[in-house]
Amino acid sequence: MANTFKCGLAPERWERLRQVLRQHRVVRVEDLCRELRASPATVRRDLAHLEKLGEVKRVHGGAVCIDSSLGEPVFEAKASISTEEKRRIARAALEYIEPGDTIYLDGGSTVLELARLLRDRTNIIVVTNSLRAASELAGQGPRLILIGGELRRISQTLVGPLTRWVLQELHLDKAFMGTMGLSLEAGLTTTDPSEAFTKELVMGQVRRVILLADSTKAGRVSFARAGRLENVHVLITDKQFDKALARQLAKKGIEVVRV
Amino acid sequence: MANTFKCGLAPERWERLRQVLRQHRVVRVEDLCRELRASPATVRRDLAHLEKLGEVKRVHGGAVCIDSSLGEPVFEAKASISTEEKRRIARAALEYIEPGDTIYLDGGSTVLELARLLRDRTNIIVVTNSLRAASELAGQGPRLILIGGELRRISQTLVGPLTRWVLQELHLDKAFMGTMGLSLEAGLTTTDPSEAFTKELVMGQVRRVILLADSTKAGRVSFARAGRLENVHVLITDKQFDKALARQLAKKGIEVVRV
DNA sequence: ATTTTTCTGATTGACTTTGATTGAATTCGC
DNA sequence: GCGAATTCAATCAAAGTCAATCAGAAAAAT
Repeated sequence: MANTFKCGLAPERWERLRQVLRQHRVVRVEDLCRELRASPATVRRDLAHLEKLGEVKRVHGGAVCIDSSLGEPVFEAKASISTEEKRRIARAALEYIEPGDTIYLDGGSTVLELARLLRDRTNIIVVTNSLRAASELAGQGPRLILIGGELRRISQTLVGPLTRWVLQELHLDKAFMGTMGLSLEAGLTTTDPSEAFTKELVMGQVRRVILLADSTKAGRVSFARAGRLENVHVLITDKQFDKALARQLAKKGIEVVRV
Repeated sequence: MANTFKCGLAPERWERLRQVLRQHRVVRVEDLCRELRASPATVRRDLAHLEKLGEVKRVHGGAVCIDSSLGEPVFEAKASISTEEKRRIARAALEYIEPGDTIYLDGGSTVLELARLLRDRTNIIVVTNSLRAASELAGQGPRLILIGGELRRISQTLVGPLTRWVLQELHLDKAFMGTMGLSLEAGLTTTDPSEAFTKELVMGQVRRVILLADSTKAGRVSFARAGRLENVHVLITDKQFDKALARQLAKKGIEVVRV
């Protein structure tokens, strides 16, 4: 039985079902019957269909919204596989944080790992543009400041010209930055210009830049320039990081840590 | 609408259980029965289920929270019970949003309901200081701008002097505000001064202030002044709102909508 | 217009969940 | 350590919910 949809009223009902579901998160069949003016059998069929599409999870008595299409931080956190490398890098970065520091956390999965390790550290101030990092520290943790800005959905970070205004008010001790590409010629690069704009802003404002980048970033060049190597003080990476590149970076005065 | 007090869906109950657990850290079965309106047998079954998921540790008489799975704010947002009143108020507020608007969403549960209804509205720009509202719109939705600031954990909002800098760069058409107290003498009041500071900042910056407040706020006075009644243009509330107060507010030029 | 196909809603028996009961296990007071 | 009180797990009946099937209605195709 192939999926040949004859468009009757069904798609319209699905859309309304989606709407109800988005709003309530969990719905019971009984309520949907009233809401959609359909029989329980039809509602169940619709739910079964949406479940096959991966949009809902059916449970006894109704269904719950699958947040995958919503892209909530929870889902992202689940999806982002925290590799052992990234976690090791993050743990090494912890060593650079001292009591009383005001630190900046950039977007990116490696830095996110670092954020997770900061939940007990109440003697520092964390500044970030990453909604995911903020989520990690939203329940408990150090003082947390978000710089304002427009949400870039794909990275869940706040970017753009607005970020400038809060940043200029703050004095940052250390910034833990991520990057998409790291090369001798192009320096730090990332995919999005407004993301790059904010990164450069931060790096111009902070006393010490600590770059967290796993070995896959070595030699890569992405679209937009996000900073110069001259601004980087420490690079924390893993053992697989290209050795020649590491030596040249060290020669440029960057402290390279491989864990 | 004669909402049947039938037993909720299992996942719903789990979510509330998680919430209680997060708040109290340890819970007794007896208390959960009252809180979840379920029998001891069901509560035990639920606890056994959550234990299998590794979220709680069962002990004699109840259960304790496993810390590692703690502190995800998304759960709180999800768990916040949205009463029918609040949802109705939010739905009424939708009428005030026009294509092209730049609107501000304040913190508070009623406004959060409104945020949930805005996921399809891509023809507006949403500005907010509420991390929960941002979470609702993080996956999909209109352009989203967070004003910067320091996180106030209890309300999950960004507050304080830093909020000023992004706000002054923005031109807002309508602000949907929440409040803790609303009275003729004290105007709008809230519990936290820095929260109040940000609220006043917003209300001074926006063309039209639309207050969403259920009837429990009527006549209440909280700690810090968060705005004058003169700045409020529309009040959307429920049918139970004190009638005398409503009339006096109307006399002051406020459009009072009761849904 | 008729046939074919798809969709809907009702019926039925099977399954799941819930709450009460009862005997076993655990904790607390002495 | 022993007994009383509480709490737990297992079982069962009742209620609710589900999937399968079938007949009729609506739409599409001929």
